Amino acid sequence: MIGETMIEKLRGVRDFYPENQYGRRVIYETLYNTLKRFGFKEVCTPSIESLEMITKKSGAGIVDEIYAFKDKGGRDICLIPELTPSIARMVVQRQKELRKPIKWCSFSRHWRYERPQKGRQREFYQFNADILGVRSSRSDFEIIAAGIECMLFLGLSNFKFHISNRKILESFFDSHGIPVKEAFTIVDKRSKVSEEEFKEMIRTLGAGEECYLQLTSLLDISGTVSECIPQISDALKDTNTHVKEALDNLKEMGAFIDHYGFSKHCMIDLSIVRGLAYYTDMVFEVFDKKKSMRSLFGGGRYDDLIELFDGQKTPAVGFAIGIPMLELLMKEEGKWPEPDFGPDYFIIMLGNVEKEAFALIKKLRESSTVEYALTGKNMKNQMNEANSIGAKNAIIIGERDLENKTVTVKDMKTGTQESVQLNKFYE
RNA sequence: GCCGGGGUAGGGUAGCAUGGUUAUCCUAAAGGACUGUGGAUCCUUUGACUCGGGUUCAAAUCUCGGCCCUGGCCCCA
Repeated sequence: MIGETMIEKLRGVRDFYPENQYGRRVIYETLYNTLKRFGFKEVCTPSIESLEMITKKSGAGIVDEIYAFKDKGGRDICLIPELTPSIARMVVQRQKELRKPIKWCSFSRHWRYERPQKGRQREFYQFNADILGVRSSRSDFEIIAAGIECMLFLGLSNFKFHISNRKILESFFDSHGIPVKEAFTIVDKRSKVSEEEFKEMIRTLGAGEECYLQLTSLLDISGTVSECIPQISDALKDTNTHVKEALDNLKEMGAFIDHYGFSKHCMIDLSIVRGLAYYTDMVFEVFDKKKSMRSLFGGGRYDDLIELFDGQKTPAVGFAIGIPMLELLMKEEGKWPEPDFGPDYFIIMLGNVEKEAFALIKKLRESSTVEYALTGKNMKNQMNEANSIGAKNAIIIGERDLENKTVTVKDMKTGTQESVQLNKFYE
């Protein structure tokens, strides 16, 4: 009885009934098959990890935001809030034997103890892809290309990859003596506040009028990656080696994107900083073109993380796609896969014909979906069941037919039926 | 953690302002009318006021709190 606490669903989790799970299955397979074309191999990580591993990356404050608890042995553990630490651990464990580049992808389930919102649940699913062990514009591009192909293979075209390189703003703020971390937080908020508020916020960090103007001219640069490089160069007064490297990186990526024919899916957007995360260089976020929703997914380069887990210096680049946001967009665009659960055949048995019927069912199941009534029913009710579950054909096996070694095959859509020799099915 | 909107059978709803019989209608599900031919129709059955306290002769209705859903803030790995 609903109302008993025992069987109520917990907050922020979802059940997936067949008609909804079907679409998720299609998404999983599409994403996996897409990444496979790029040479990614699938891995799977545990759902629980030591709490220390998570705090090592994100700090002790994260404990309030995740499912952390003591197991029966008194160990501090948690349900994983993200995949990357586990991936890092897997890489470090086999550091020596893994051939670089490592290209891994993974479906994973994650948990965060936070207030549920649109597209944000306490338990959620992600698809991740990472390239580890190389630092190059090619690998940055490859991740982006894989992300774009994922969207395209899902039937989506109404999206845009906003690409940046954190080193550019990092150096910019550095050279003006502005604390980078705080500045990034403000840049990240720019789209949420008025321009006046933004100006005021950035001013409190010590930015003068000239600095503000220069910053906004950088942030407002918009266009394909290739065509924006000169604009960025112009907008930056001084360029140090970090900036030069970042510009080269964007320039090369821009060229690759053009060659690959993906320029219409990409644009420069230096306001993308990806929060305060562990990203070091190239970063990107994907939005629907109207930008009506929060970002669909994002990623970037994180060259220092593996080292943090006591590994050798291992550069890495990757992305994470949140399945809930994909689901929302696909439903909005009418691209959500609708299932057709109707079997190819529904076997109707009349009288004592189970010997022949089950032999036929097994034969047909070699290449078709076949169902039959699991409770004894009369003709009418069996036909009714065939109809209501959406069977394409009904095969009537009755004592009367079997005298002539035939069965009756009925097309459920047109209603036409014909007598077929039983041995036809075994040829 | 903060601010707002919600919660009536499995799904969708009426009723709530102004408290008052057995809580409305549609749909779905199960069974039957119907023993070798489905989608129709008819009949039957199952099935709800989110939970708890308060006010009252009387609460789905007024009130307080919890839980859950939902939009946003904070946060976003």
